[in-house]
Amino acid sequence: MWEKHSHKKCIQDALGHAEKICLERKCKLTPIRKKVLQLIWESHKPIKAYDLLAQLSSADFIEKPPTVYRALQFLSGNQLIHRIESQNAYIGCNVNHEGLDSKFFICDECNEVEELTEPNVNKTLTEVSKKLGFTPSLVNVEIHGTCAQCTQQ
Amino acid sequence: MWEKHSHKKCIQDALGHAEKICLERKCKLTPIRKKVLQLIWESHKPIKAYDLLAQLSSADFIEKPPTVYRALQFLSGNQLIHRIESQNAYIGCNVNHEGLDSKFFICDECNEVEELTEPNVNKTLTEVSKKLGFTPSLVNVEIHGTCAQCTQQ
DNA sequence: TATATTATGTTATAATATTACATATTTAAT
DNA sequence: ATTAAATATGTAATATTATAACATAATATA
Repeated sequence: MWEKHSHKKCIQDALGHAEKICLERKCKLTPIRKKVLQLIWESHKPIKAYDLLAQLSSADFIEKPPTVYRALQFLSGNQLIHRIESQNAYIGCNVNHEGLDSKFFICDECNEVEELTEPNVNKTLTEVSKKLGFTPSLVNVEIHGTCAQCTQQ
Repeated sequence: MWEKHSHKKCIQDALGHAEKICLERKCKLTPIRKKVLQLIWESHKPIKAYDLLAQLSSADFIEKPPTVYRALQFLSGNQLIHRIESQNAYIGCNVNHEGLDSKFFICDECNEVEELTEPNVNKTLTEVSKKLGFTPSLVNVEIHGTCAQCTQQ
């Protein structure tokens, strides 16, 4: 996977995309925010706030919790990352979100996470919501299991 | 809602159901576990571990974190409660689970949570999983928004 | 330039959860 | 019934995750 995937390019793309988004939205991808986003993408798996903190501190940034949590808040507010709730961890987002819904396939063997857009799930959930008279503002789907790679092994 | 709903009965039903399940599964609903389950149902909304702790301690039980977390582990392991991941909180389960999937509609106004079984969502997610070669072991869906009641107001 | 807004620095502490080990209780085997 | 094994609970300590509160700095706007 690593040959095909070109992880360096993937990080660069993500950072570039983030710059573009922030320009559009007139918000600022400051050095700290950018560094945090970069570290998250370098991890390529869900990474914890305090691990980010440790990596920041060994990279000449100030290493206090609020620093990281503020960056995480900014980034997730702009859907540049997501919080994997079942892991208290954060992962980069490479999906073009139409709504505020996220769906993750989380492999409990290798810890890789794949984010998906799946219109049918949205459609069904929207229908159910309507039936309930419920107005959704945010949908989070976390599916744990074993990925294709790990199943074969 | 409270007149129609008969909350006392709802708690009793839940505890009775738990007793039955534990008999079937040959596991034990010990006094602590039962008390924790009862407190969770009395809350009727997601309740936090340390709030349970506080309530236990004012009810002649030993009030140390492991006590509560062990009970929570037992109860959620038997799907008698669920953890609402986005809130670090726990809620009673009144759904007859066929699989290991849960779906919650969480009202951010009144904090009521409704758990649903919705075969179509499962079906779609199963299809997507198959396409990915992913073998799911656990599915958690958390939908935040505003419930019917709160929308009207 | 003055003012308001946004972002960061810093200390302290709150909230959530687990480890590790001791003791007690229950179950199963002899 | 007695011992051994398995399960459940008691307890202290600590790890992990996150926020509050207030000061300062940088940036945008009037």
